[in-house]
Amino acid sequence: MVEHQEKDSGIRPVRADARRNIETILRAAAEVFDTSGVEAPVKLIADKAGVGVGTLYRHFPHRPDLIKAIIQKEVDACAKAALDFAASEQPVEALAKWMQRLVDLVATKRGLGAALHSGNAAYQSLPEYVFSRLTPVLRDLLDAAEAAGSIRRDVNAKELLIACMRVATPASEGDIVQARRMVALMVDGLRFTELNECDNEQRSSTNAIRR
Amino acid sequence: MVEHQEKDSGIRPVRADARRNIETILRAAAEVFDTSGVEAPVKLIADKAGVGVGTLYRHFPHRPDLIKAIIQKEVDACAKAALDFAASEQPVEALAKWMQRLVDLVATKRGLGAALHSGNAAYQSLPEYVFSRLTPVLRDLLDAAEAAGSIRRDVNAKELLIACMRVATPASEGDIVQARRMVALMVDGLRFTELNECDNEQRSSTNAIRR
DNA sequence: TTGCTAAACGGAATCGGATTCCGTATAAAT
DNA sequence: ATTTATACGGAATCCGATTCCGTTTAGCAA
Repeated sequence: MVEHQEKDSGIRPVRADARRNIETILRAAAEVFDTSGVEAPVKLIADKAGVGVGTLYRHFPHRPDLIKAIIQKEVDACAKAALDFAASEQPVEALAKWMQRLVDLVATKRGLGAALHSGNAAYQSLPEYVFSRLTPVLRDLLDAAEAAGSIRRDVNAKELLIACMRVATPASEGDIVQARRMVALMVDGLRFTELNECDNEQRSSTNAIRR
Repeated sequence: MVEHQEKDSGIRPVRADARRNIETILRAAAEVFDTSGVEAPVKLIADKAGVGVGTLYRHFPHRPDLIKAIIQKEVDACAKAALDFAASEQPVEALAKWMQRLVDLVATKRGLGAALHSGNAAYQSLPEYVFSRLTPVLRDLLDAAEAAGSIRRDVNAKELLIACMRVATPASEGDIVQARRMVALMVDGLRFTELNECDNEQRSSTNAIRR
């Protein structure tokens, strides 16, 4: 769905009006999501785009398809940011800064977090994409910090990623500042060792596993 | 709503059939929530209770009223558990253990977490109750650990509570073990100090505020 | 026991929003 | 200019939530 290019077989390309509508819908959806959250009625988006609901459903059969299309760019940008941090900072600092960048991503894109953790089967593809894109990035940052001896070696990247994205998900309550503090707290947890020596085991409250 | 006792004025007491129905509905709802999550259709609950939807709505006008009634006992039990830990453990250990107890609470009661963080205005009363009950408990545990010099002094209890409950909220993904590890990580974050000395400021990735 | 009445009951009716369906319109290939 | 696969719009349908109201009943008093 939403193929902008024809396959190299003899299939027709996407019609111009369709391509135009897809763009319009995406723009409208981004606006509506920002204003009313991801749970906003589909009709609202269709109306704002000046399009029938049928047209919207043709291009985005499931709501997550729409969200994913909007989020994709942001997620990619966040992934890229890791390279910059890694190049210009000490490993732990790069890690800490990227985690905050992650908070920005989740907190800014209203509903990304909610959609991500909804557990709804229809929303499968969204977490799949986000996690597959970001987990390796975090893994690399962790590896570097571990190699530098700055953090412990027993953390599962995806697990940490999920936890941080949850903490960062905005609610009626806490603003982004709270999310920042709590994510920073987790990074500090990575740096904590009983006697400030890494690689000791027998830790009272942890039993983490890598990968 | 759901007043089991008459007020001391001359108001009539709740009728026996009503009281009976309320009990039946609560039992049915608990079952359905466990089986199908908090978003299960109201009709399902009414049917299982052998009651019309009208009756259900009479006693529980909003879904959170139902959830709250079910959860309340569990939350209270969790709050009480803190006293036991505080009595029998070192402060940090009491803190760590209670946090894990909290994970149990959220992870076990399917949908408590989801309902808690939904942000839906209709669900207001639930987070209000949960946080008002648990925040002081956590605050006490933190105070004790701080007094013992085991953790830093700059953490906001409610903020930490929210973050942990979010991390512990079960999803399609991570099981309870992951939640445990991540919450333990946050506790470790509390114990972390740049050079393992508490009360130093100028920390790279934190800027917490108390209360 | 027998009314009497306020409270409670059940479920039909109503109200959205989501999703599907299909007759009409049109881009683009010939 | 003709053809036809695509795409379009929005009416129709579906489904769960919520309301409404005629009927039933618990509890009180005579």
